[in-house]
Amino acid sequence: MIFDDIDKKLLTFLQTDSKQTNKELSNKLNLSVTAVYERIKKLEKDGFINKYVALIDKDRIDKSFVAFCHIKLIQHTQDYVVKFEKEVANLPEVLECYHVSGEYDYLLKVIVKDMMAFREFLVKKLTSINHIGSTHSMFVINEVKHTTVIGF
Amino acid sequence: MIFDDIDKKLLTFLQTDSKQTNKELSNKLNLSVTAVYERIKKLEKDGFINKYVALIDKDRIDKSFVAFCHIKLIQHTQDYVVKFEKEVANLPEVLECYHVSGEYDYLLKVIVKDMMAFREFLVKKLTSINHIGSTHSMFVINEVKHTTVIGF
DNA sequence: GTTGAAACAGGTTCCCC
DNA sequence: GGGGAACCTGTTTCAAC
Repeated sequence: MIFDDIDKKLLTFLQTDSKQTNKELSNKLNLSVTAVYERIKKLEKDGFINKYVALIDKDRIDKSFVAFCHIKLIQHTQDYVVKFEKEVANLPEVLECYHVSGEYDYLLKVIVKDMMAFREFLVKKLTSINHIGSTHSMFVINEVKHTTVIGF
Repeated sequence: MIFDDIDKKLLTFLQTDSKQTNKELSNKLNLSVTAVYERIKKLEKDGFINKYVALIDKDRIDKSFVAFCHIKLIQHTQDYVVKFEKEVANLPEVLECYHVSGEYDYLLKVIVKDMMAFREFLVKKLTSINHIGSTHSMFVINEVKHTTVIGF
C-alpha cells in the first residue's frame, strides 16, 4: 500500500485536532473533500489511526498530582510478571506502565489528586500487590511538555 | 457551576471514544440528545475538554522505540532552565518532559524509529543543548499499559 | 485523483414542558 | 434543567471525467 507525505501531513493534522471538517483539511492539503475522506478511511482501515478521543484538563477535575514510580520485582518468574502486569493495568491511577531496562523493572506514570492521595495509592493499592521488591517515586514538579502528537 | 456524576461518566466516555454520536451517549447516560449536547458544550466551554485528537499506532509509522531520559543540568539559574525547557519542547522526538523531584532534574519521554535513531537523537540533538550535565536513559522493553483516560 | 450533486445522518437551534 | 421536532451543516456515496 501507499503511504505518502500527504498521509503524513494528514495524520499530523488529525493528531492535533480531529474535529476539523474534511473541507478544512482539503484546503490545508490542496486536495478535494472526497480525496481527504478516502485517505482518512484508508488510514483508519489500515490501522494507522487507532481511535479518536477527547483530551481533558487534569487540573480541572482535581487530578493535579503526577508521579513516576520505579518498581523492582522480587522474582521474575513468568507467573509473577504476568500477575503483576495484570493487576497494575487494572489500576485507574496508572496511566502508563512500561517494562524498562536498567536498575528497576518497571516505570509507572500515576495520576491522583494530591500528595495525600498518592500516599494512599502507594500504601493501599500499589505495594499491596504481591511480588513487589522495592519502589522509588519521583514527583512531577512541573509539566514542561506533554503531547500525544507523534512527529514524522 | 455544577459538575456531577453524569458529567464524569460523560467525560469517561468521550475520553475513550470521541466519535460516538450524541444519540449513543444519550442511551448510555439515560438522557435526551439535547441534554447530552448541552453538557458536552458546557464541558468544552468550561475547559474540562481541551481538544479532540486522533491517536495513531506508533509501530505502524515506524516509531517503535521509546525511551525515558533522565537529565541533570549543570546549573539551575533562571536563564539556563528557561532556555533548556524551550529547546527540549521544540524537539518532535520528545513527547513529554517533566521537571521532577529526585536525583535528576528532568524526565523525558522520547520516541524514535530504533536504537540507532535514538543514538542519533542523543548525540546530535539532546546533548547538543547547552547546560546539560548528565543523562541516563532507560529503554522501554514492553508497553504494559498506555492510556489517555484519566479516571475518577 | 477531481468535481459536483444527491442522499443521509448527525449536530444544532428553538420552543415546549 | 430536560424532551421533541425542525433546521442546517458535514459526511458519505456515486457518477462522469
